[in-house]
Amino acid sequence: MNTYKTKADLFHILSHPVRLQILDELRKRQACVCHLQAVTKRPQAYVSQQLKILRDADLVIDEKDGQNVFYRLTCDLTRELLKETIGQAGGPSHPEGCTCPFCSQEK
Amino acid sequence: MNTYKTKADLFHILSHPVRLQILDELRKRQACVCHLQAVTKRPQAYVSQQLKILRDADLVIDEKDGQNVFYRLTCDLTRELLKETIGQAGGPSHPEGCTCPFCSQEK
DNA sequence: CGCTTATATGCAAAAATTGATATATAATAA
DNA sequence: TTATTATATATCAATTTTTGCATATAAGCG
Repeated sequence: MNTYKTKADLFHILSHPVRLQILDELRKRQACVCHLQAVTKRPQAYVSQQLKILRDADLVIDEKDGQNVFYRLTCDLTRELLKETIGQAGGPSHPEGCTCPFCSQEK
Repeated sequence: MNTYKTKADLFHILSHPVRLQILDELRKRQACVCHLQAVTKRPQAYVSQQLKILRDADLVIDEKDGQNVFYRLTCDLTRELLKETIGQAGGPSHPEGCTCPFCSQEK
């Protein structure tokens, strides 16, 4: 179905600062939960909750690798909407205190 | 300011089926409240309240003409976002039972 | 076990929705 | 002209529903 409700639901997912920040970060590259924790400076449970919402809406997909779970964007529409509102995606970030594979390796 | 909060607030305005429908209709051409009432099939007070929200967010602007108040879109970003999600704007609609100037004249 | 991630529960705050009422303009009768 | 009625729109108040976020706990992997 392609109702206004459906479209509104998508916008609803995006209408949250932390979810938006998470999506913006994932737009740069995939990331594990602890990385997103460091980026958003929020408790782990909180980040996981938001990720569940994004997962349920099929905006992100998760893939387990050892003890880490990596998330990435699934949908091009999301990228377009982020581009329209936030602008071009930035480069990978290395937030203070993140010990994820990417951050340890590249810093 | 250009924080995630600011962007999220915009998405929040859009995250509502009736507001979305109103914006989609205004994208075709300006419209008075009674027209939007007929299009959305909602009580007048309800439509007015949604219009107030859209006004406060500077997404629409109102102009009084006699007893009618005409609303139109103000913002190009809104048009872009609607286009990305809903697609191209359709032609003017003439909902059943609307007695607004446009609908009376053209039908 | 320690580390990372996911889920469950609770509650205050905010938002959606509905109903009643107020205001302003126009049309019409006296 | 004034008084009255109808129409269009806005605002207020009350209620229900949803969200945001914290705390506690569970589950899976090395």
